[in-house]
Amino acid sequence: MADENISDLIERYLKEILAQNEQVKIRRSEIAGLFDVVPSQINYVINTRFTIQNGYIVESKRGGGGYIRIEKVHLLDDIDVLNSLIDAIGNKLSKRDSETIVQTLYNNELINRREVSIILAAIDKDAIDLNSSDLTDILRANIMVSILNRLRYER
Amino acid sequence: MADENISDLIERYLKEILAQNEQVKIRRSEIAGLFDVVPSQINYVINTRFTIQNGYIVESKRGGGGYIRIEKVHLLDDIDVLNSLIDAIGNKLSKRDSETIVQTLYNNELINRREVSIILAAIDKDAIDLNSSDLTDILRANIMVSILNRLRYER
DNA sequence: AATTCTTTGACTAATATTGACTATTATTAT
DNA sequence: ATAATAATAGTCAATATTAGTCAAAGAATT
Repeated sequence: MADENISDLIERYLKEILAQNEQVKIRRSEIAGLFDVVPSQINYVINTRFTIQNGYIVESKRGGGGYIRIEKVHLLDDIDVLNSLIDAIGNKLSKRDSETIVQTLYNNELINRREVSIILAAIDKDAIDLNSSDLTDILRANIMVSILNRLRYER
Repeated sequence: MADENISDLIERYLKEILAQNEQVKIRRSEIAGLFDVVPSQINYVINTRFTIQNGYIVESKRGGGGYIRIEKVHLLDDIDVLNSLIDAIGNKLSKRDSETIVQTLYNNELINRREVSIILAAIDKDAIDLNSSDLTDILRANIMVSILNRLRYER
């Protein structure tokens, strides 16, 4: 949805290829030249947008004939997806990573669009951000209001 | 009406665009420059006039190519139920009351059984209980794991 | 007078871009 | 074979580019 910066354009470019093929193999400097950015920006795009949580495996090789290969992996079954996501979360989870996870759940058809937004509402920053060391009830109230607000509109 | 302060003008400007399009995507500094105000006034306008209660969803992104996107969503007719529930909650909510609310939502066919359990997972005591004044990410991780665990079984 | 709403700006946070330096692999020269 | 060199990709920190927060000052309303 957001394609105003070059990193987003590169991401989209690569994902368009991946929509056709199971994998894409690039020469880093070539893509960098194509979009007129420094080569290391390709690493930035890959590190922020083609993570394992997103369902991508990245392999590379240096030296002559070097390459970066991005492969879209097919996750085995639902339980495996959930287990690996739970493992990946640990005890901290950034907003960005949480959105990636919800996207993965949706891509694997574990949740539908409506459930996506319910979940995003539950973990919305405004819902769970608390400076004061306040009580569980306050937090739960925030989350509940957030979810109720979600239910007020369609799609 | 002696209205028409600058915030009102900005509001009107954005709503005129939204009357034509489903959403509007702006660069904060651009709009600020257009109306000759400091950028943070755009946040003020959005926070006071484009709330979810009014039927607007706002998304943004920082960094190069950053933006603010305002989307108008269609509010459901059942809003009265939701509004009164939100009013009733206030800023605290006990476990018992939260369960009553979820039950009400289900009885009014605003959510289905699956969504009931997703929501209950999101506000589960074990998920949101924290003694230490810890950070948002820890909390979000707890909520997400709780939701994921719920999705592991069917019913 | 008091209260609420608006305006402003200093400070913070998130994300993107760049480039110097490093690491690895392949190729070429000895 | 071994060493030197070339050809790649990786890392990391500095810088740039946005938007967000918050509180104080000012203006409007009650």
